[in-house]
Amino acid sequence: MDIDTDISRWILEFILRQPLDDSILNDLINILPLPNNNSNLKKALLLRKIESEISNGSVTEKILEFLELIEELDHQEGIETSEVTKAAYCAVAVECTVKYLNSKEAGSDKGKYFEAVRRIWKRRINLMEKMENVGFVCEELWNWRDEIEAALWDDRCFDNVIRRSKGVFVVEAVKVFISEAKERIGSPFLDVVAESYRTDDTVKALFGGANKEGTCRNNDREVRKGNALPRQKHVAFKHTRGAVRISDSIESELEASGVQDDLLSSPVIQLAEEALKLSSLGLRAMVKDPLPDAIRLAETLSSTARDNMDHQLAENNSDRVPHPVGDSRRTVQASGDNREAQHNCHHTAASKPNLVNRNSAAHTSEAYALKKLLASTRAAHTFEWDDLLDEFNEGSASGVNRVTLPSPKRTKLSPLKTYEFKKITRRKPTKWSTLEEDTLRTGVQKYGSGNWTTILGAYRDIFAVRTAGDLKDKWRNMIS
DNA sequence: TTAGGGGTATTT
DNA sequence: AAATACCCCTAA
Repeated sequence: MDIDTDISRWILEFILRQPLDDSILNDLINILPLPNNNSNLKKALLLRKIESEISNGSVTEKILEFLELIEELDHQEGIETSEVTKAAYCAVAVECTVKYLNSKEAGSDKGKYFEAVRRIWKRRINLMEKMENVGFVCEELWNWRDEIEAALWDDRCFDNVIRRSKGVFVVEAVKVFISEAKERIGSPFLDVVAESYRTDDTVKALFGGANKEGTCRNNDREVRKGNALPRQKHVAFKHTRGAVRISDSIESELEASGVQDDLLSSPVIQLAEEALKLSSLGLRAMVKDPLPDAIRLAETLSSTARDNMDHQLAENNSDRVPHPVGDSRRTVQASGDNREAQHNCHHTAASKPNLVNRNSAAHTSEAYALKKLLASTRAAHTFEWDDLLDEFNEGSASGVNRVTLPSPKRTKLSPLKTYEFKKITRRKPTKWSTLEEDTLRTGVQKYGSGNWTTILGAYRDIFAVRTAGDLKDKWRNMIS
């Protein structure tokens, strides 16, 4: 089964909004080819997953990750993180931590609480803080973090956290976020088309009129269905993939049918052709041609890279550089090069793309920087879909009856590209605090130099952002 | 996992 | 320019 990715996208857009069972949805997602260049579709999928998570009235830590992914996509498109989004993220983070306090009476689960604080606030959120200007950063979040961490040893703060958390309506917050996000994504293509068909009298008259005047002998219902806009779009796209402009493709299809006129010249064909031509105009009005956008984006991308270079030469630039994933994906596709991007995702167990790749490093040439941006774009990009789907699959119980189709061959990424990707994900240097240094000293004293993993484990909360290698390197510095 | 070599950005 | 700090890679 070879479904055009555009068609697939419309189907996905549609089914993601249906109240389908997760396992059914899952099967469909596994069957349909995924267009890897559609940010809104990814968001829709993420939203659907969040909805599914909260469907039983509680929240999970997965939602944090989904929110981060959505925020990342938004950010790439220059959409600022809304207050509603921040509030939802904060509420979920709080709830996921505090639920261990509420679960049973009076501190019976303090161990789990401690774990959660470490996992969510000391790692996830601290890491987020390190990445420059992640959209969730806000006063409220920091206030909560302070209180939640203080609650670990201070009973008064402990009570305070419990009291305050009662005022957090997490599911509501998430629901508000979802509806806002859906609003932002806008209607699915099919809805737009259907709506326009329903409300635009001219469009309707065209199709309806054509049918009635025509010598069609099929029953009316059948014909009207056949003439509906989406079907025509399908025709228009059937043989055109990649960078072909929508309007061009429609025209060429029409031309192609025109050429065959003598071969297939019946009144029905002529009528259909007429309708197609007219609907082409309607579609042009409705659907934005992606090519001008792609060109513009390609330009901004290279100028971004240039500006970035200049900035970094001029000053220690710590601004969040617009990550081009969302943008350059179109560039990538426009050059007909998206298959590789779609399939090279098994290369590194590197940290999650949503929180990495936000740092830029100064380099020696603009071309090099641009190349790296693109390389990271692909890598991060492919990660996302796989990430999303893996999560979805593992989250649903449909593993058994899942329809398995031969998966497309994955193209190996060249070592050169892997290298580029690895380089760009370099962590942002974080200065060692005196507490960390002191802890390292005690650790070495206690466990001996060389037992870095042991030391790291013993003071995991203090070395929250360090690796065993960092400890080793730091010790090397300290004793030199 | 660790040690050691190496790279890059920042500080002196 | 040299020294330092931090991070990354890889052989063993």
